[in-house]
Amino acid sequence: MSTIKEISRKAGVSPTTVANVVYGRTTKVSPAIREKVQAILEAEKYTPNMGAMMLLRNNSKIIGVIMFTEPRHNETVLEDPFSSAILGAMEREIRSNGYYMMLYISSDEEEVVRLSKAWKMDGLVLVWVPGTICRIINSSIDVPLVYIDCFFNDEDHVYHNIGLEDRKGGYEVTKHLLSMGHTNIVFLPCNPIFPGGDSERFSGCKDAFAEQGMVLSDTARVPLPYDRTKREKIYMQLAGKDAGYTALVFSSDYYASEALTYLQEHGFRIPQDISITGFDDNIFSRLVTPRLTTVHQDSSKKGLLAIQMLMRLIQGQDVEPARVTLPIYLQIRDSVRKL
Amino acid sequence: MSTIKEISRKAGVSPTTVANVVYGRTTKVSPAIREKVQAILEAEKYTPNMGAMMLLRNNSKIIGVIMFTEPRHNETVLEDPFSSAILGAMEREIRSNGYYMMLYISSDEEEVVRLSKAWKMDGLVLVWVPGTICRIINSSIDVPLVYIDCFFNDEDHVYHNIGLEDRKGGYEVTKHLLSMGHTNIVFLPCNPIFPGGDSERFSGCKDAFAEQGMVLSDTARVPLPYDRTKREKIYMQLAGKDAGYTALVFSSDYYASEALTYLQEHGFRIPQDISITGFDDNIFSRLVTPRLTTVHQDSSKKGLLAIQMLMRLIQGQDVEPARVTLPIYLQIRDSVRKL
DNA sequence: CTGTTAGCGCGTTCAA
DNA sequence: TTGAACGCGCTAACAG
Repeated sequence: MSTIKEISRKAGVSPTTVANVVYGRTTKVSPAIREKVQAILEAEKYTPNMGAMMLLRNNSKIIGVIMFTEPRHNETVLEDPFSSAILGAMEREIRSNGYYMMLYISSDEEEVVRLSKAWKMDGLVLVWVPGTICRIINSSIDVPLVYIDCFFNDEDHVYHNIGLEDRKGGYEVTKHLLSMGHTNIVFLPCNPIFPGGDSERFSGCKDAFAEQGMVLSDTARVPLPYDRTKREKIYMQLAGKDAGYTALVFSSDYYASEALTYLQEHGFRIPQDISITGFDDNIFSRLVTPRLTTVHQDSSKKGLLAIQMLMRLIQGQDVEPARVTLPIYLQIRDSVRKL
Repeated sequence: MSTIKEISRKAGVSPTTVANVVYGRTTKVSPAIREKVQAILEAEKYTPNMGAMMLLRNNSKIIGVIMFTEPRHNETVLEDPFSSAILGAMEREIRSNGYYMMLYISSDEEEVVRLSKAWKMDGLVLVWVPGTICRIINSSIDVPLVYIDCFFNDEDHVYHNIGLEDRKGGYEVTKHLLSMGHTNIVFLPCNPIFPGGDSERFSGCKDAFAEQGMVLSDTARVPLPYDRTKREKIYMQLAGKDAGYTALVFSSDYYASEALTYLQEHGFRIPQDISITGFDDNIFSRLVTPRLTTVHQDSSKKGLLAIQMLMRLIQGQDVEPARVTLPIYLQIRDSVRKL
């Protein structure tokens, strides 16, 4: 409510003097006046008008956080602890750096560009953006951008990304399955929310087969639909004897847990009848019985690193390397049976 | 980047004319010029500068979403699907109304007031704010406020709140436990994140006892600490024979699932050795084995209704009633044993 | 040490 | 139908 002008009137000094006090330019204001203005400032709870700041400085201290998702999927995307952990970590780090967080969940790149300009954003974090759209965004927005879990199909730009050893994740879990005697496995990605990462993970699965002189066919990749009842049909089908698979390899603990519970309710014993593996190592993997063998990743660290990298970029510091790949490790629990 | 002034220069017309085109005042601009300006507008991807708008209109179309939480708890608050469901629903509804969402997770009311003023917010949604702080916030902020799951200890203001039949929830679950023969129960709230609601729920538990001419003592209320290992000690202690309890009544599925899994890993059979109930009926309750008997609530609806109510308030419409109480129902599953 | 002023982008009012 | 001028809150450059 109270503006610099009002404060200056109440204190009987000029706006500049008030601004000097606010900005801590103690050398330019006599101590007596400083005290007096300070008191009024606090009494009136003076707060700068960010609109005026935006106009003046042509920036806003706003960090845009964009979750790129299919429109229909909006409701559930945040329910995966993976997203929430990233989000929580980012909010905290943004705030502690004195910035503000604007959250936008969508898959409309035009809108993202518009948003960043309208609000004079200082930087953006983009999660799960398809490669073709990364290119568009990178050439339309001229403030620092950091991506999380994105894959780029051009080298026209320097992309800053916080990623994961996805391929290694697929490799490790498959290698483990092979060592337990599973040669008939099927990979179930959460298509199409995370296309790049899922492809990498599947490539990792193939690597493990190749290492043993075997081949994992492309037919062993069954994307899961958004509709829950359709997914459940797929679980039943793939777990059934006719399909001939001995292990279901999921790309998230969320769906792995869902499948595990659903199959148990429909007469399957895990892992005796069918083995299941997850990906993420979040709370779901520890809650189900048997606990999931899964691939560990630290998702809140992704959010933290993304903001830290963004802050460095905003301050004009060099960031090396531009692409960070966080490590994974295999977390063996009880959902895989030795054949 | 491009301003009205630039566009007007490129089109060879005045800024006013461009503004008229943008604002759709077709009567004031000749069709030929309208076409021409429109084309340039689109080519340049003109976007209004929100800073200038804020200065001009003294508002910003920003809705502040404040999650009131203990500082240390920040990392985990979003991991409970309850928070994420609310958040996701709000983001979607805010956006579809043409507003912007600023997310702030903290428990510093001064900062909230400052934030709302600095950004000329059009309204705020506040989640889990203690009653004493609601009073401070309501008298310091003069834009519409909608609370979620808050309890107020004064009637100086009209508070708008989206709440839940918390007391009924406690009552229903306890009545069920009593009907199953459980008279030695203990209530475990997630102190202190949600003080008001947990008290209500505990009162509901007492109601059910009173109805049977019995008394539930205040000692049967054990708040859970934030530290996980400390919680686990409490689980073991309360589930042990010495404590004499036959059922653990949790105030969230999150902790109920944690306890259920932990106790199972340490030799307890659920529900044979000890019964467990949850609250929320979210995905956790369906994932654990046995599945949790719990109290159902629709948390994404809370977010949706909060924003819808806020929008009505912003548009100056009357909102009746000011406090909405969403219904609960008992969801009986397999975590309670008949004694 | 303190006061005055220009200008950031926008929409509106008034004059041409 | 169009243009010029104003003011929203703020800061920095300049004047006193």
